[in-house]
Amino acid sequence: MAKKSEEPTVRKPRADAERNRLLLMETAKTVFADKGSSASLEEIARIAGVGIGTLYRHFPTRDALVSAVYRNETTQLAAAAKSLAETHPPVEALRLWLVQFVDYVVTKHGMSEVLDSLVGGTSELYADSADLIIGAVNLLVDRAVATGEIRLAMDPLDILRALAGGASISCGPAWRNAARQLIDILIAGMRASR
Amino acid sequence: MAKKSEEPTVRKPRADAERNRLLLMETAKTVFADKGSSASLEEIARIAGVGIGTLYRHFPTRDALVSAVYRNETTQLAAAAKSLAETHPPVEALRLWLVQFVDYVVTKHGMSEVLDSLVGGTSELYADSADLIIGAVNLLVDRAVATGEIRLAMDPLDILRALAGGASISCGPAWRNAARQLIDILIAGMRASR
DNA sequence: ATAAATATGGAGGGCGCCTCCGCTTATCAA
DNA sequence: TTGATAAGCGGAGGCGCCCTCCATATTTAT
Repeated sequence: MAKKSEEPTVRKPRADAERNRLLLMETAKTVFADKGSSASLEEIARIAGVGIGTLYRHFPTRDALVSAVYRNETTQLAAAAKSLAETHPPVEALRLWLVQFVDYVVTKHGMSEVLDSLVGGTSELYADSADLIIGAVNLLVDRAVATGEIRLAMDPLDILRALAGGASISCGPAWRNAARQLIDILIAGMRASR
Repeated sequence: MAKKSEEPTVRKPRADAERNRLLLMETAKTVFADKGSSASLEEIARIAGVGIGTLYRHFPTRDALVSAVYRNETTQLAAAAKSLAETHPPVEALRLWLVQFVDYVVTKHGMSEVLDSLVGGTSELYADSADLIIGAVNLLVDRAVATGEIRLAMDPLDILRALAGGASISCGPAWRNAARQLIDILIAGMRASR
């Protein structure tokens, strides 16, 4: 589809553009942390000191901005899965990662919407972030299933949906604890043989 | 607080007002079903054929309208808990009710936001609806715990949060199935002794 | 029939979304 | 260095939604 074999007129990308892009992401990050990811885009542009048009040029949709802002977190989460898998027994690794997943969602306060879309999977923008998360959870679940310690007859993603969804309702640290309990019950339920 | 002993000037409530109230609720119900409970209030007023001012007179906040629209459903859900408790063994009754809970949330498509606020408990508007749901789930859980068949170290409401939250992310019939599996795992997890 | 209470509707001010396009600026080639 | 030109900038403008306010219309009670 993409005709890469076009004339490779390689003009160096403009420095000011890249500067603004970073500035906007940084500003958005703090504003989202304050007011959730439904904060006004015009306000973000205002605070960043750029025109609204510039914001839209760099991030054509709200999702594009949100996903860019939280890509770091997603990446870290995926990395954590790998490292936990290497240092803990399968089921424990899974449990710890789920806890960490919830912690991210709760503390980032605004990340839940990301995960909503991410895990809801409507937007193309989240495709790569989604892949990271999906890969992470699958890695851990597969490993635990392989040992025969647990069995799971559903898409692991749906467990994340429940965990993230709970956070988006009961936003705040309260969900942290509730989710931990929930995770324990889920693990126990997956352990139980029929 | 309420000084009921005021002059009981009992003027019959105006008929047109009550008519409009009902009309608005009915209209809102269908619009919410289509577009979720974040649909435009002006559109609802427009479709109902009344002025926007009239809508706001009857329902000062969006929540007031939403909660009025879904009060029926809430009531039915609470009634179902009672009847299931009378006709099924404790754990099975709980399971069936959770399934029904999810079905409501999914099919009403827009009810999830109600439950968000309801179970999130920020708004006073939802107080009585919330009480109904809380009462229902507590009834069923307490019964099952009393027989010693399950144990539960968390607020049952948090289970509903997870179930409803999942629906608000993965809105659609897909969640129906996922939630069923989730419920089975949860029940199994609650059954497992330590 | 008339007064008093009640309800109506929509204009208006505010805000956020997003597009469009004339102007500015950075890059590159000569 | 100096144009030429692609790339980027910004904000005005159109639209829709939120919510308030109040002059007008309708209903009830006397």
